[in-house]
Amino acid sequence: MASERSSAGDPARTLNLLWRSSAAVSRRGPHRGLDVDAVVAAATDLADREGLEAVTMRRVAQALGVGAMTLYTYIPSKAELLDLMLDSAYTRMSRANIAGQPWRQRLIAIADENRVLFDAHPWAATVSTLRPPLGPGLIGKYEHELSALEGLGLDDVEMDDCLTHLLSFVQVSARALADVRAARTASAMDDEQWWAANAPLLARVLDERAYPLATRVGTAAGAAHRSAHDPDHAYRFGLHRVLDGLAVLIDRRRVAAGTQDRRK
Amino acid sequence: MASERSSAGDPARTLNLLWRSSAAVSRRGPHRGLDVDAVVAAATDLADREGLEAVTMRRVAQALGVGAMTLYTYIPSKAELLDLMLDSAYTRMSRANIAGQPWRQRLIAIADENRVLFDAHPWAATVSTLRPPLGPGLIGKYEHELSALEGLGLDDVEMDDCLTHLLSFVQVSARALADVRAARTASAMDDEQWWAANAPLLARVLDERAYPLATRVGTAAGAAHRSAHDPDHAYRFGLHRVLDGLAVLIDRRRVAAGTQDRRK
DNA sequence: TTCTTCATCGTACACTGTACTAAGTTAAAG
DNA sequence: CTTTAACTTAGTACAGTGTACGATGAAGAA
Repeated sequence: MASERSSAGDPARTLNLLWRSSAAVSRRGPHRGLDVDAVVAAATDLADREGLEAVTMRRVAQALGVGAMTLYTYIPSKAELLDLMLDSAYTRMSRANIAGQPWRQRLIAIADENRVLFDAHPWAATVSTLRPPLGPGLIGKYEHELSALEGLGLDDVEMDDCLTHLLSFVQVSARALADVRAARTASAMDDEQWWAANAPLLARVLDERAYPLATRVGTAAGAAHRSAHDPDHAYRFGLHRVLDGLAVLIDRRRVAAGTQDRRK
Repeated sequence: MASERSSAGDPARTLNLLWRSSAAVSRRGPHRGLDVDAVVAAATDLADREGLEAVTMRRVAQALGVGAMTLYTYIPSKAELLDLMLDSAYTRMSRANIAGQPWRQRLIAIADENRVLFDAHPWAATVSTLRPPLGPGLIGKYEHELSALEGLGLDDVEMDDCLTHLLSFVQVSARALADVRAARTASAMDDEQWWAANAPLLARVLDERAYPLATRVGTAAGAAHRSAHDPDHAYRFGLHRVLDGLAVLIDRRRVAAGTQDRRK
């Protein structure tokens, strides 16, 4: 299903893990053969190459040459592993210098950075961010992205709202793209093949007079994308709509603030 | 993860199932104790009450008083069962009469209808619609929703783009809401409790000077929503942004078409 | 009545996360 | 130096998953 991240574990321990703020004193037992970063790196590598469903405790352990249960001395459970993978991926994101650019360019840069993230790590788009991993990666990302919305006359809650709205959009797009890839590798049937197989069959069973609009528009859209849905096109189309939508709010706030230059 | 719908089965058989166009002649063996609708209804009921992860072949069969393998005489696999559940839910959606209203009201009605769907069937928001179930439910829904976008000067592909954009937004919102519920029942920890536990701990480990914006805005947003994310608020905020964004495109098309009345 | 077709469903397989337990290793305490 | 306590590493086990396979018996057709 959506995701099995619940992190029912101790929040304090999870945060310590994320910020790597362990006591790190000399311990008593045998020396540890790995560290948290090695586990996270192995799991991320596995997820990148074979998808999130390939990330099982046994397979991660195998990649590291240890037993499955050994991982549990480094992380409390799989949910925390996913948190660490996400925050680590956020940390490694490239952050363009967006100062001085008009706000629309800034937001496009933010959106594209996230799109690149999801392109490199498709699994990242599929995990719930309802309870985000509050680690240095996410916070650094948040700081950077908020800077694109600073100075536009928005109040703090509105800044968060706008950012959430933009990032949600990028995430759905990426999720759709991840689905395309997953479907391709899992079902050995291209999206285009699927549409090519279904469209004529559907045409036979579908009454054009009962569904005139659906037939007309569906045929046009299907022909244009050669599938039921084209995530790449949806991203390009949607991004402009999202920015146009934010522009209405931002212009309103800037007028209210008496700002002259609306372009910045 | 995201969803295990691949429908690698025969497309023709799947479409026949969706449109209930079976041969239905007198068969040879023993009489069938159930029909497809009974299976779909039982699975839907289970998903509504206990979430999609509770929908296992064994539990659906148990609810119907038959053995697990019996289900496979009605449906080819679980993927098709999900398709049938979705299409059936689409069929049962209430469709308001939106003719005569201004387009913005029409689109709000469409969005709300989908929100009601996802409220009654949270699992529906979590399954991938990349390869939608091409049944009478979806087609009827599509026809109805396209009628809200007809006559605005958009071409066919743009109508599909706008609808996809709007519905994607409703779906992310619903997904977030489904995550809230899932987290609540699974982890025995409220979203508010989670935030209350994490916020002070985070404040201790976070350097305000390194992340001034994140601290300021994050604190404000967290205080406003009493959690890291508020799906209800995000829906209300986002819907207006989406409509504003579509308005820019629609107004442009209407101007190009020389239409006088821009409000309709 | 015999033959053929089909619904039903028990068993089995290869998986999952992780609780529990046993064994072995190391540093601190006496 | 010896003892002890803490700790890492794993093997096994459990309750699950979707569904392939095959046995059993029921019912229409010949």
